Amino acid sequence: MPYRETEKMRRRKAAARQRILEATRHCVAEGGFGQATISRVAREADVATGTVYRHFESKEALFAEVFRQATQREVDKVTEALAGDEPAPARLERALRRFAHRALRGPTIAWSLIAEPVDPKVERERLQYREAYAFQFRQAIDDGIRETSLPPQNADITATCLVGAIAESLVGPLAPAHRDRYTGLENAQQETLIEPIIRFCMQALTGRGGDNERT
Amino acid sequence: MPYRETEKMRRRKAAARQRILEATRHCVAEGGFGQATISRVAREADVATGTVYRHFESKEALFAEVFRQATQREVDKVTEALAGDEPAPARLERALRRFAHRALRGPTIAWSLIAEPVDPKVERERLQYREAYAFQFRQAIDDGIRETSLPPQNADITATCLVGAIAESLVGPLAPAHRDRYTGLENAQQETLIEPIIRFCMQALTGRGGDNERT
DNA sequence: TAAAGAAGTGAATCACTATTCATTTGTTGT
DNA sequence: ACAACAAATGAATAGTGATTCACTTCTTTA
Repeated sequence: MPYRETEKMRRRKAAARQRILEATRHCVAEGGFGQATISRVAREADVATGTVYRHFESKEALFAEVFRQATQREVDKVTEALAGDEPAPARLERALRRFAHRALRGPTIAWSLIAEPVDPKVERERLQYREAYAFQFRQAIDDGIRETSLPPQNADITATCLVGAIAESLVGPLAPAHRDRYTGLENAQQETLIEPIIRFCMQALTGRGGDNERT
Repeated sequence: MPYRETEKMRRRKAAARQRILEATRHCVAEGGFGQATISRVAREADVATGTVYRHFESKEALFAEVFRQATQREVDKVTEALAGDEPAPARLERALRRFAHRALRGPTIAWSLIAEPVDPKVERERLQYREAYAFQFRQAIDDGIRETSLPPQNADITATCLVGAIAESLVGPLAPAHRDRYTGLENAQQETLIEPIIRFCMQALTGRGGDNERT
């Protein structure tokens, strides 16, 4: 019985897998999925290209996993922002703001997650996660309708539209060409962008403006 | 003076170029840009692959041209729907409806124009055209603000959000996996989708529901 | 320390298409 | 009909990067 998988090996493998994921994340954060090649990832993770394939079925599978993890983190933030027992509109506004702020803080990765052209397998993840966002919003909207802090509406569609509105309004600023304009910590610059977006969303939701309602 | 380009030849070349564009359009309408290869296009246009390169710099250039033409047609429809001297909200609602209806009528091509992953050169066209839509909407919104049929707002951002909202809410239904569900001429099915989208958009714009306001 | 087997390696291979270019075919004006 | 040139052809080439696999190295147990 000369060899059997031992705890030590299991840990080592897990560590390698982790390092590969890490390296991929890093490559993507650097230059998007487009710049992340297997050989670059392998180099970064300090393993041979072949090793990557010991841990992941294919490039697409690896990328999909990274996409999934990165997006899940964002979805969690939104979920977090939606929690609480304030009225639904306040919670929704907070979530939308958080989404936008986080995107502008990490524009390269945000762009990869929201809008970068990617392989079909990864694109499928994207669609699923867009649904995940919408699902979170939908629940809050349903809450709001139930508690009458929001008017009756098709929560499903409203949620999808919210996702579209906020994503689209960030695509421009996050695009490689424009990104720098908002990347500087010029907070005021960011607010000028974010406020009207929030206003749009809140008005669509409630029929009123957001926080800073005017007349 | 044994050869000089003659009218006949000029026409013949133009015709070939046209046939190639036509064939590309057809391939794209069939299976999206992803399925459209030069050799397939050439076969369809009944020319040799090399001939394609007599008429277009590169595959991307050809695809960008096709994208441009197809999208321009859609933008024109929106422009058309936005024309007239009714109040801005009515014009905007008509334009949004037309956009959605046309997309559902030709779901494959609509999906290619709105959401299919494409080469960077083509993606650049897409961004530009999204801006073109937003620009059309923006003008109408500005009209509305001026004539007080719309409340004051950042027309630029509102327009972008509208584009995002309507695009996103169509991406799901247009995706290859779902497409068939709305493709059948089940008009009622389509309306169930479109009405809430319009409602969302109009409420964001005006603070009120659209045509079919309730209570 | 040896044998059995797993994990790691990375150069070679494969797959896929866009693109090229030597050759063929077509056109024009004398 | 011919010279001069353009256009069309499509098999061959080229570039890219994912994937494989024969081989090496490491782990485990006896």
